[in-house]
Amino acid sequence: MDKAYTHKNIENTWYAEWLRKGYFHNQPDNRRPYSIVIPPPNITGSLHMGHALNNTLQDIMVRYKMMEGYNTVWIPGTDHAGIATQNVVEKQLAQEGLDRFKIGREKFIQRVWEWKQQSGDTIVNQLMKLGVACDWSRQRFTMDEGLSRAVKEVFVRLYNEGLIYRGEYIINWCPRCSTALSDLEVEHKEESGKLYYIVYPFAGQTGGITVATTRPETMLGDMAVAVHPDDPRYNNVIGRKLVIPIADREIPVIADHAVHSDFGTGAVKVTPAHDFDDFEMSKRHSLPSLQVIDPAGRMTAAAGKYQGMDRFKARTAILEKLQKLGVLAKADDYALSAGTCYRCGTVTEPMVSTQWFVKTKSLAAEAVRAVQEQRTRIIPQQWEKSYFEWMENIKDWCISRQIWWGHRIPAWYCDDCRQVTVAVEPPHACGHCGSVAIHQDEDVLDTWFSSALWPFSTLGWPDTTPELAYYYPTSILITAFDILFFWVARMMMMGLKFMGDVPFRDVYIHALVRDEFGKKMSKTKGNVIDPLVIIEKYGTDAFRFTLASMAAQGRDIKLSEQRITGYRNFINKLWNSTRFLMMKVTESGVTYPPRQDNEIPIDAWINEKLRVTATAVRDAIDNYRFNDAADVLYQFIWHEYCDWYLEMVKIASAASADTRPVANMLFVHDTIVRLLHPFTPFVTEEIYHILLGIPGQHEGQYDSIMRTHYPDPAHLERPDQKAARSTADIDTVIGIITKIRNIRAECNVPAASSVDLSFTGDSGKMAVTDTYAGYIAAMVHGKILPAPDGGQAVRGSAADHLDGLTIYVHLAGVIEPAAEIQRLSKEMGRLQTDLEKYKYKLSNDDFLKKAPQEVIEETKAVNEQMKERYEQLNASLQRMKDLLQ
RNA sequence: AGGCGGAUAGCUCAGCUGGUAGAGCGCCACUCUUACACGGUGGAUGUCGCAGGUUCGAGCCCUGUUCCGCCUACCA
Repeated sequence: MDKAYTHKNIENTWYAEWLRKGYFHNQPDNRRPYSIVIPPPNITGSLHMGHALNNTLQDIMVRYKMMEGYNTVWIPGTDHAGIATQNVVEKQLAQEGLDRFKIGREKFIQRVWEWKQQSGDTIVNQLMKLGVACDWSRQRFTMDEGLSRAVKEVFVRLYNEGLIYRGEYIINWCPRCSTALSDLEVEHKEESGKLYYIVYPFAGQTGGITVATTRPETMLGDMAVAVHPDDPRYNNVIGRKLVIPIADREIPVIADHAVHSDFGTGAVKVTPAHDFDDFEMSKRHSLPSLQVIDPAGRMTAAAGKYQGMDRFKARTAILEKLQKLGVLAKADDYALSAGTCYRCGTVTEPMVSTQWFVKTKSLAAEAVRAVQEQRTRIIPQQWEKSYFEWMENIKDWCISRQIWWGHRIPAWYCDDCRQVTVAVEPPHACGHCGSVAIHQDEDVLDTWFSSALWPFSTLGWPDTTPELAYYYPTSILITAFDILFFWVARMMMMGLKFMGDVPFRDVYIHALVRDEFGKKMSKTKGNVIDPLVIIEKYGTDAFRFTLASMAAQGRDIKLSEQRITGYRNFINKLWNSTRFLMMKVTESGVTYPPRQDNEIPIDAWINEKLRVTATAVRDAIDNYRFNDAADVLYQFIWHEYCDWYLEMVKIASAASADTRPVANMLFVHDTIVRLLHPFTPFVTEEIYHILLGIPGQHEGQYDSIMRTHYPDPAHLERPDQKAARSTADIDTVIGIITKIRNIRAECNVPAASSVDLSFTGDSGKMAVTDTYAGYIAAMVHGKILPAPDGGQAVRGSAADHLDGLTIYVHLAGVIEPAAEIQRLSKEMGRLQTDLEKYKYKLSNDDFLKKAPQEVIEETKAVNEQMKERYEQLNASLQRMKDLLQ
């Protein structure tokens, strides 16, 4: 074994081996199922920290459940990311001087598939570096045949039920991607703009109304000016006509309750074609709408002389004109939130157009009920509120996209009767009039439409497969909150609708990974930490353990490399403890199976700590408290197993030929490695195989650690009375050793020099110092002398106290007493402040009257202990002072 | 505007149902003791954002308040 753990070769080798052996593959059988579908990363992506965390947590769950005996399946895959992918390929075309219209739809789709073959699996390969136990034989892609069939099937069924409809409404439009977007695909960004006050004169009369707007360029499409019906300023002008200053067109003044009298001038221009509120208002007042901005973001013919001008340039031009006309009253600085395309960042344009929508109300109601009834649990629960809020205010979902890459809408229009035919299989003729002059809708569906089916489409739906029957509903969905609405909510709606049951029992929402300063990682900021670089440098296991240890519920993760280094060291510690173990095993000839044995006190002690740890780890994982699980393991392995147990085994095995401690150490080590496996799969597999080199009967002769059982505290030996006594004794010994080391260090005793020790105290404690004299002497570099006569304090010694025991460290001649005086004074000072708190508490009548009896008893007991200790320290202090005389 | 979360040791964070404030990293001192210097031993450090309140007792419960982050929203 190498002196330091090196991850490099080990990781790739084992992952290949796992794949070769098919360990990640399962099929329905009579075991309990545990299933997860991966949140499909999109094919244009590459692995980032979010993926790393997300998949690490899923992998921990899958490996844990696998070792618990569940039939686990983790279905991986990718989504086709319609807009993003189309953008990538369009950029490629542009470099060749082409565009998609030049090569046509068919060729274009072909190009996208070609690109997908080359680059689409990048992220899949990167995921493998994380060690994920995905069943790659079940890998799916949202555009593959089966999933496409599911999409069509769902579309047709929803259409037939009237839950999908087509209509002319105002939607969000991205002029750059030239497609409609759903509400969710628009990100609102704070932008500093201006609020312009423009005077609209009355037609044929003097005077006018001043309106406030942030978008003067839309005024060419104004159809009215609205005021609040109860606004006294405008009472008498309702119904009168105004003239749009630069358009020479008359529009009415209307009254509508949606107008906020206290904003701007209390009068608002109404542009139905380019504003959501105005669109709604126009419906209420039967106003027509006039489109003045085209799909490319340029002014239309309706904009008169501004035709063809970019919408933002038109704004400037129109403002100049208004100024000249003297109707621009003023312009205030104003912070507005501009909608931008989540894929390309372009400011979106509200547009009236004909699109397909999903009627969401009834679907959402079901999805809400499922969570209310806890058929699906959202963890941490605080996210329920966001979920409910969004679901209860949900609007119809615009699902058509004016792009080519995606699932083409299965709707055909008849050139003769104008009716639409919706069908899974392409029809030969119009379903209404039988005409063969039909053509398919040009648009494709929102990518999230297919993602929403993921939990059942990946299991074979619409066919009734054994997988679907066995693995659905899936056990848990693990994801970040940023796609709670995009994805989780929609999967809930679709799962309930088409499977009649929730898509998952639990939803675990984890944190976002930020940089060490808490900023969101982004390429433009340059603060991105690349997971692959980290893996290369520190190893997957250290990286995964770091992520797990930082994955506290409800908090973002600020990742720093320092933290990763710390856990890299931890992996190395584990590695070296294995080296030590193997040395001892070879030396002693201990063989498998490892024997848990409580006969020897140090063994009883570590076994008990192990039992507590295993219990805590399981409990933590069961409750998705990954950081707790990681911390408990870290603490146990480093600070109990390595710091104390291994050190004591050294002493025990040096003193006697008894091999039982080594056998027990093997047992503990074997258990630790399995406890750790879900977190750090590679190093634990490697160690498992090293342990396989020890002769004897191994558990089932398995060839992978993931085929062994996860340690179950119920199967670990519970301490009997004797073992419990041993455990307590070792705790005492550790206390004694710590006190002595403290004195040594504080009094500057050179590490190389041995000190003389002696003890006085009650018979129980004296027996402990006697029994464990070997451990104490060795671990403090000291020599134990017989107890001083008559329990007299030893002259020239530093002393400390532990329960009924006084510990003397003979320092006469070794150091000067001043240091010891300082140490004692410091300790006494600390005690003093605590004692005062207790004194106050115990002199408080209310406390004595109202606090529970056991709390009072405990307080009194602790107070007594502290007082006694204080007295003892004081006595030691006096002795030291005498020494100075 | 509404909602959610955060504010605890120099840094990053734990602290479940209220009962003497914890970890990791960093820092200081000593130490290359035969698994590990990616190591060992010891140590220092907190008016638990602020102000009130409830309580015998509050980091934890209640009210208010200040910053910070995020989400949702049709005040043009």
